[in-house]
Amino acid sequence: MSGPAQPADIYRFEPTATAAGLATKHAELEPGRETDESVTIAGRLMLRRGQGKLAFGQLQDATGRIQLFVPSDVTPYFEEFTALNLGDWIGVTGDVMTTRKGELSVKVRDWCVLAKTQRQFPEKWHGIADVDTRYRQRYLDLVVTPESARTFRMRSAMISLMRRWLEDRDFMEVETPLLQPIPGGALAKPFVTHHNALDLELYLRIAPELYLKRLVVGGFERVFEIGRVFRNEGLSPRHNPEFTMLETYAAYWDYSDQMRLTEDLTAHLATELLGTTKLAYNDRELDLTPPWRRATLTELTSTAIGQPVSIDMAIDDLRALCVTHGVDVHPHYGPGKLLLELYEKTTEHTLWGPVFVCDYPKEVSPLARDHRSQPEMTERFECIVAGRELCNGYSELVDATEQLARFRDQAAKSDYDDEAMAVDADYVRALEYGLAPTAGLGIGIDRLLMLLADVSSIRDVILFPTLRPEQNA
RNA sequence: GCGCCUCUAGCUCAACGGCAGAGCAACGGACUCUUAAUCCGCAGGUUCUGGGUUCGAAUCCCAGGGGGCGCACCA
Repeated sequence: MSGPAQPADIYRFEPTATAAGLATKHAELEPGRETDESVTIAGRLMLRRGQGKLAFGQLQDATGRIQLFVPSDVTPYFEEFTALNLGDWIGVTGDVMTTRKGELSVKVRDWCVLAKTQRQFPEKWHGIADVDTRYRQRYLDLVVTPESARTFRMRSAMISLMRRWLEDRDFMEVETPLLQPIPGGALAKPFVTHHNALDLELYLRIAPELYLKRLVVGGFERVFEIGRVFRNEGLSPRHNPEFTMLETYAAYWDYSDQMRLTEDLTAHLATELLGTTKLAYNDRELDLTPPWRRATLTELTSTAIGQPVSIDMAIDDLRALCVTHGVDVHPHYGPGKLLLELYEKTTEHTLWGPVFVCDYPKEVSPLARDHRSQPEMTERFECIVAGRELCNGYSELVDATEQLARFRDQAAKSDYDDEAMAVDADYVRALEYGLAPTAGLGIGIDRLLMLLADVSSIRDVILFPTLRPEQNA
């Protein structure tokens, strides 16, 4: 039998070089030079140009592309080589050289077929324009859309950098339950599931918060978790039902310390990944250089609507203001909820940021500690960047009695608010054993990456976003 | 869940009430320095699905499906 080695016979292959590695090593090689450096390289054939008794190819591996130089008097099975389909995986061995025009190439002395594609590849120049195809067939998107592959490599690098940065500051990575009997730590609708052996309703976590603070009670003074959370809510360019959060908790800290952590960590990531903290997002300048602006929710809202508001103004006046600005007011809204709604309706989307919006009403912050000087408010912040929430943090509520009261307050709302929290008695018990002053932070990893990678849909930073199943796949 | 837009060859796109087409890919051929190579040839279709209007529908209308964006919910 004659021909190159075929996939059926190849179980293992050992490349000795990569496209990017060769490009770096031979950046100085002048046009028309041949070396005696023999390399073995593997990847997908993405372009092929026949030239009679000479052929050229572009091989794409995990690091980039390199040209293959294929003369019929050097390369065995020349006919078979020119019959390859775009998208086939091949392995080649040959000498590093440059063409007369100076293109770095590998002159193929031997080659084999590692995998044949049975489907035609998308158009080599335009790639895939249909985003539905890109999301459903991400494997194909990654091959033919360089920006997409770049974004997901950046995601991996970003998470790795985060881990290292936190570990360098004595934060310890932990894992807490995804299946929770009482979904807590955020105001959101959970996914429900069932455990057969225990005959128990369980919920996919909406946040790891309450478990992480239990660990601080346990003496793990600085912890973090990077993991998936699930919220049973609508999809949008900024929402996917499962997304990734970083949460950190540090004993002895207050919310100012967490704000500093947020800006320092983000600036570090931007510097490492992009080489700068001054980026462009959606064609608009975005300067992440610390320190970031700090302003209170109350003053930002007052500025936005052009008149002073506060949580202690007469509730009827606050209600009237909300109605004026188009907020859908419910009768059970207290002043805190009204103020928050007014802020979200009129102010949040106008903040390009980055800005730390500080001091949220107690009514809407059931896990945050009372503000040290402002009654009815808590020491809580959200960071707004490009008009949307990037993170949420606070000085943690450490008083068990107060926490139980806040939980009961929440539970009382469950009749009309399906996002209200349930009472978590064990969490209260944990607090009864004593929680040192502590501050916590949650950052949406996907949204952070959207900023750094300059993409406007969350589906561009999640490898396999949630989609309706195909009907006739 | 509601509103607007969209769906044509493997891919990227034309045709916009009058014979469904091009480029790339695929297939056959020419070419020993190409760069999205070029040239010649050939093949490729349930125009998302189902109804309707019309002499005639990819095109107009209705219903359904997929997707995008906006609103609402939220991070």
